[in-house]
Amino acid sequence: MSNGARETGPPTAPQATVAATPARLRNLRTRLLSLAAIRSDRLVNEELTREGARKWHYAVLATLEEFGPASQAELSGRTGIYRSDMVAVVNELAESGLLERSPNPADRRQNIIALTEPGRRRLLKLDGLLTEVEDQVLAPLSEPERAELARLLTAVVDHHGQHM
Amino acid sequence: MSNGARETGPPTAPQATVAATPARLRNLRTRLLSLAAIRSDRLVNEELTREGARKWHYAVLATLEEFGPASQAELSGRTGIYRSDMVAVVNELAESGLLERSPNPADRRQNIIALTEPGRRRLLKLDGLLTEVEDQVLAPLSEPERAELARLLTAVVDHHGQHM
DNA sequence: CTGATATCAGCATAACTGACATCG
DNA sequence: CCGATGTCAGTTATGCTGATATCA
Repeated sequence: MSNGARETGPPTAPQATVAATPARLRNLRTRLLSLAAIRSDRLVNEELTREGARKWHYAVLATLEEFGPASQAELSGRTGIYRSDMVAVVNELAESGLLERSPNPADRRQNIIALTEPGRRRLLKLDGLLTEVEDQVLAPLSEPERAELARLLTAVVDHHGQHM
Repeated sequence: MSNGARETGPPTAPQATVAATPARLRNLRTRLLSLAAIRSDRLVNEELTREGARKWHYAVLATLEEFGPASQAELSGRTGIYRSDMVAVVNELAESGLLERSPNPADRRQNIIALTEPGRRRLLKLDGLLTEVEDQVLAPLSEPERAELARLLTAVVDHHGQHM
């Protein structure tokens, strides 16, 4: 208890002094959602970063595997990533050789994005990784509870469609 | 139905063409969490912005109301807002007269932050507003379901304490 | 002409890090 | 000297907007 070996430097962060949070905040469900998501995202990103990947990479690879070659616009529609952000994602994945971008001869506006073999292998690797992280994030919950959580969250997400 | 009056210009956004999302993404629970939180945050922020407030404002006001006058460090500890970000929040609230910042004579490093009457009124107003938004966010869920969601999220958040 | 595509430039917010002067 | 406090400067990621050249 004397030291703790914090190499973190002097964090401007919320203090170790575990002070109580006001009831108003503790009971705010929208806040709970945010907090849970922040913690979850943090773990997910840490693990992905360790692999040199990011959430968007996974989303694009998964989409290509499941639906086959697609235009960037289609990838955008299926993943929820903005078209303007898709460019960079595809660039990165192409540079790593995980997918191939070629012009569509039938419609010269479009690129055809196709998964490569390394891309497919990478996807499988990330699959495993994400399964582990998910398990880590939901550690305090039983499997039925996890399923219930997923059900409730799905209801919320679906209700507030992809729009607005 | 003929026009729609979209003044939004040409959004780079995910398209109206509701294309299916790959199963891998649909089933990713960490992703579900993110998506739900994004939608929730968006609604919360919209409503707060309409009132000229922000989440952090509410957090600080609520803490002051519940625990009385406090230093910025204490506010930071109770709300989870970084000390470095607390400065701006307190500045804004002080400029609006919702709280008062005065030096602590007993410890000249600290400021004592105290709620004012307008601050208390503002808090009550935001209370109502946030109750409404929460209701809007969780609209598709019954009250027992909302409680269960809160329980599950609390378990997740508590498990991954404020650290890390 | 309309509308879609890829691309680029930018913006606001949020979470977070590092450093520093002041003071106990 | 150590450690806490308030403050400032800055980074990164992300969701989102706007515009533009190209082409169907």
